[in-house]
Amino acid sequence: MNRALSQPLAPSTQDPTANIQPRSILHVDMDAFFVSVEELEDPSLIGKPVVVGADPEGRGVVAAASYEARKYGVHSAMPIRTAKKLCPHAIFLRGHHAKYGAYSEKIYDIFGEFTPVVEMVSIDEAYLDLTGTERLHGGPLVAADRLIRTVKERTGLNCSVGASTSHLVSKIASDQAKPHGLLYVFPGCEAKFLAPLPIRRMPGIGKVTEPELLSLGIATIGDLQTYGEQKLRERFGKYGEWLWTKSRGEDIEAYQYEEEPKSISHETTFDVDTGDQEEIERTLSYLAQLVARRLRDHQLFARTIGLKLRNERFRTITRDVSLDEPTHLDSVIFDIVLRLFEQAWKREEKIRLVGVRASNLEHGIFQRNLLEATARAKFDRAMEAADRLRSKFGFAAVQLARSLEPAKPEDKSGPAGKRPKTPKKREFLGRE
DNA sequence: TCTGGGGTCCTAGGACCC
DNA sequence: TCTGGGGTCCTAGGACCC
Repeated sequence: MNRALSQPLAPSTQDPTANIQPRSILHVDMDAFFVSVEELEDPSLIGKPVVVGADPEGRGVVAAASYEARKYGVHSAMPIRTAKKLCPHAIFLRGHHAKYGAYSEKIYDIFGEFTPVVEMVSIDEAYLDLTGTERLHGGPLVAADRLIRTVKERTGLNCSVGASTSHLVSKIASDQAKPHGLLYVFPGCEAKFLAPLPIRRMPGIGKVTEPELLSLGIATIGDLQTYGEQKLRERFGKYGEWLWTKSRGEDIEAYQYEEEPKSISHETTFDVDTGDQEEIERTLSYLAQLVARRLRDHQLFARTIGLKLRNERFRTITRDVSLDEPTHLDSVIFDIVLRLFEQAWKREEKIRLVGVRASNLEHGIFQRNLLEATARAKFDRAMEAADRLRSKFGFAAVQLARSLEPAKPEDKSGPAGKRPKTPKKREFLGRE
């Protein structure tokens, strides 16, 4: 069985400073972030059940729910139709991602006033390393308290903070502190703090691993601690070592520097499962263009291009192919995914989702010969021009011919095929 | 309950090379 | 010739996170 190890495995003992001074790590998590921003913009929402997410009649999920809505069992990642059933009188909003991003930047700036070592792990969540700032801020409790007040004063938003010697313990502590709370775990008390908590509270244990651990009689993090390193490793391999280390709150993690993306992907779920080849190919063309555009924005080239398909039974397959020459071109990416699609698609099955992915990303341009280089340079200039037009007039302004929907005979609005038609736009992206 | 979209990381098998 | 062992790359799938 595969499991993600989202954190490095390095044991604490390898850090030479580990025993000199305990680190002081804060985890700051905004309370019901998307909903709170909406409430700032429209105070009439305060105190009401509010759900931010996809169209409540459609196939999306909940991105965020107000505490009022949570009382009805609504939570993020839940199918939005289920939320509608549980709480029909809730106010359903599509959300404004750009606005959330702007608030996120404000918060990030505030964090930066407390320490230069800030690691934003998502739009509404960050780790702050306060080690060595005691003279400036006092102890972690004092600093955390001031942080919460400052964020509230300057943005109107509430947050919760966990403080301890490790990332994981602080993360769990901030979760325990919610909403609008502060929880400090004293150095040396990490394992004792974690012991009574159910295993599911540990980030990295999900809906698959939880039942597996339960079947072994492991229900709390304390059970993990007593189960033993050897047995965990035998049963779970590398992941078992990770569980063992984390269960005692012993992790020492390096600051994760801002990195380049390792992959870039776009995918979309059709409103209705489809077997319409034209529609699927048009969508693939559109997604290929989105991916290519972002590669160029990052000045990256992809060595591997992938296709993702999900059928009506929710079965997902992926197909990858690696190239001799890395690319960032719409047409090359589209040709590849089209070929992969034709090979992979069984015509009798309807498609629920298609996706296009670029991975194995590189910087350089690799050219085989001068002729190709000249052709490439020409093409690059054309793509740059296209990207400029798109920035100015929107993505739909410049499209590969394949993603243009043929005009219907009764369509008198313009020349055939000239109206760019992109797949139904989903306004919403991501969740808290 | 009928399940989004954008990511990261891990595992495992097979090809291929020395 | 009936068969090793290590390393790397590629592909597919899946767990998990927000």
